[in-house]
This record gives sequence, structure tokens and C-alpha cells, in this order.
Amino acid sequence: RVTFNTLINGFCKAGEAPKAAELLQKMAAEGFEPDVITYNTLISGLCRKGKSQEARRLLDEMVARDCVPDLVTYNSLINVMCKEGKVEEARELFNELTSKGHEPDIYTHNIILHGLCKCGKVDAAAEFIGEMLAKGCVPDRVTYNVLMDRLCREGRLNQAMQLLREMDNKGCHPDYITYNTLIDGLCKKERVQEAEELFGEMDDRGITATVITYNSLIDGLCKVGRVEEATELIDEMFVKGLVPDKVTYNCILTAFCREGNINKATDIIQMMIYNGQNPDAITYGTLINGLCRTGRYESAIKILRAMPMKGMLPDAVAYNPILQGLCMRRRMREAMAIYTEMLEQGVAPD
RNA sequence: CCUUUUUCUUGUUCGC
Repeated sequence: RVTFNTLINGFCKAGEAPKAAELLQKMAAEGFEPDVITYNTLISGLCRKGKSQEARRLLDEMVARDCVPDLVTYNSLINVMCKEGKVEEARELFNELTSKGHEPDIYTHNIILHGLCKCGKVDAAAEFIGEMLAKGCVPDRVTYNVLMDRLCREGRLNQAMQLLREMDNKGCHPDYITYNTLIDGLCKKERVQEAEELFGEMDDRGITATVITYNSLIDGLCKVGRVEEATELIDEMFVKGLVPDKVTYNCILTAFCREGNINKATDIIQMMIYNGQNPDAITYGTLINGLCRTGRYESAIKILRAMPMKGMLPDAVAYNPILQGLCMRRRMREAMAIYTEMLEQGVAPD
């Protein structure tokens, strides 16, 4: 049974929920009863793919088979409710937990807190922390990370930085996500120099930078016009054994496209392919925008039409710059033709 | 540490 559970988990992590569900059938066929861990694994896997309906169906199935949902099951469900923006519903389930015989744990609290933060209910979040503390539920790294992320997004960077120091004082030491969150927050506010200082501090403390750390810094450097240095960080990543991903190249690509430097833009795309990272929908969307900014609508449309052949569906973001550019130049006939094409391709306008 | 749940990064949106 552990073997099956492990395999099911593997498929879920690889984003292959259907194969995982198949294994559930096989497992039963071989005479192994799925247990609560099997169901939890599948439910969280489905939740991660946003298939909350299927997840609920599995919950019913597990109950029908006399497999009692545990706190992990409920945490997954509460999480998917939050991800769908149904925080109120999530809180109801949270409140019902006790009557179901489970005390919400630190995971449950962090999930709700994150849900509240993400939909901007800062006051409710603050109140929730109060409840949490009153119950003797001690904030952990994740709690701090969630809070700091929210503070950063609200531009309250100094408060976020204070929390960083508070963590150390309370013996709840920051991890790479803490630093990634702050570095990104600083970069987004164009406080790149402070971000670089934190990057150094991270290194001093022996907290290893990740691809995401570099991506945040690279994006920050690009946004303040330090594209040259951003590009050099790619080399530094390789030196440290980190593999730049699509996001890394997309950040640099955005900078070149904003500059209207289509030559360098195509160079970076070549480099990404050479380094084993295939362009994604964002890469194309970025390039299309760059082409439009430089008036090259025909090229942009060509790229757009080539996307399906690469197995990618253009989205509204890929179409919008073309429409916008044509509209601004009063080329409405062409704009409407593209709009029609968009609808024909089944792309929803936004 | 080693079967399951929470936190971090990239593209579009007029003129002045």
C-alpha cells in the first residue's frame, strides 16, 4: 500500500493527476484498500490542479468507503476553497472542524491566514492572528512568510523588514522563502540596492539562494535599467550550479522588449532554447508585445499564429498588444479581423 | 529527511 501511495504521490507531484487516479483503480484491483493517505494524496493533487469538484467527489468516495477524513484532508479542502477565493466558506469549514473532532493546527491557520491576505482582508487577517495567538497556536516561519509577503505587496516594506528581525529575536529563523519574499518585495518597489544587501546577508547566513531568488533580483535589475548586470547573474547562476529557468530568461526578454531591442530579444530566446528551456506562452506574449511596440504588427501576428504549432494556445494577453497597437493607429479594420480570429480560436477576450 | 496538507519569481491595458 505504501508503494502505491508513493507512486500516486509521484504522479500528483508531476502534475499527472489522471494517471494517479488510474493507479487508485489498479490498487483496488490488486486487493489493496486505499487508506486515508491515499485519498489525501489524490485530493491535494487534484486541488493543486484546481480540480476542486473532483476533489470533493473523492471526499464523498472516501467517506462512502468508511475511510474517515483527517485533519490533512480538511486542510487540503480548506486550501482549495481559499485558492478559489471562497475564504468565507473556508472559514466556515474551519469553524466546523472542532465539532468534527479535529483541532485546527498550524497548517490550518496558515492556510486561512494566507487566504485572507491574498484577497486583501488585512484587518480580518490581523484579527485572525489574534485568535491564533489566544489559542496558543504559535506562529511559525510560514506564518511570518505569509505576513511579510502581504506587507510587501501593500508597500509596507519597512514593516516587513521589522518582521525579519522579529523572527530572529523569537528564535523562528528565516529561511530562503523569507528572503525570497523580501528580495522580491524590495525589487518590485525598485529598491534593488537593499535587495542586493539582503542577498548578501542571505549568503552570509548560509541560506542558499535559489532560482527564484535570482529571478527576483534579475527582474528587479531589469526594471531599473540594469539589464547588463541582470544578464551577468545568469552566468553566476551556472557557476553556483543553479539552472536558469523560463522565468529567468523571460525577465531579461521583457527588458529588451521594453527597450524595443528586438535583436537582443531574439538573442535571449535563442540562448534560452540553447540552454534547454523552451519558450512558453509568456515568452511569446512578451515578444509579441515588443514587436508591437516597434510597430511590427505583421511579425507579431506571425508569431501569434505560430504558437498553436508549438503546442501553445495564445491567450488574451498575447492578442491584446496587437489589438491595442492597431487601434491606436486607427487600423480598425485589421483590429476587428484579429478580434474575429481570436474568437474563432476560442480565446476569451478579457 | 525520506507515503499525504500551508508561504516566494516572469508577459498585455490610451493621452496629458
